[in-house]
Amino acid sequence: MGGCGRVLEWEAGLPTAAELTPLSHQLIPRALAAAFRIELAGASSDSPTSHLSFPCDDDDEDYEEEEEEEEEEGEPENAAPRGGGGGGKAGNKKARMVWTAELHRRFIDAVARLGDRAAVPKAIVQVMNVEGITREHVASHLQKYRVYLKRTRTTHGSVPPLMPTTHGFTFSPQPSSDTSSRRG
DNA sequence: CCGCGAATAT
DNA sequence: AATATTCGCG
Repeated sequence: MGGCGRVLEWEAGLPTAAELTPLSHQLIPRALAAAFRIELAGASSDSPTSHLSFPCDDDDEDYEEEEEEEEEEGEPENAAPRGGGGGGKAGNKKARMVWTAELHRRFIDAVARLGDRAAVPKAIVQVMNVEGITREHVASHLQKYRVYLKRTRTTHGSVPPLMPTTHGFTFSPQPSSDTSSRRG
């Protein structure tokens, strides 16, 4: 007990096969889910409910300078700040969203597919297909992402096109070269 | 009223 | 620094 962590971490599970057309995703670490007593959603092609409740209630919000944490990868955990669970009272704590590499990937992917033209929060949220994410979440990150792009433009002879944010994920900034694959 | 974008706050 | 929240505008 104790030391449950201070921030909720979500992860988006990639539906493999690289699906970038259908709008469906479902991936829950049943082992973890069981540990958290998560209700396994039916295997129906409906309601991708992967709500994961974290028994982590702590008011402690004193953040200290943390050393860099290693972002791992492997178990795609998807957590939704939703409560619920039978008789579960809404005792939800707003956790700060942690943009993991996986989520970043979805975000970047969504933005790239939409194009700088339609890369608006609402659309991004929709194509990301990450449960629990809200428009405001992506809007906030989108802003930072745009600022980052701006910065890469005026590179002061340093800092290559890499976003040294959270855990340095790598990708190529696409200047919106559309006219190719764009599903409608 | 809704949603985006930038500013602003924590 | 990273994310959330607020505010102005269309």
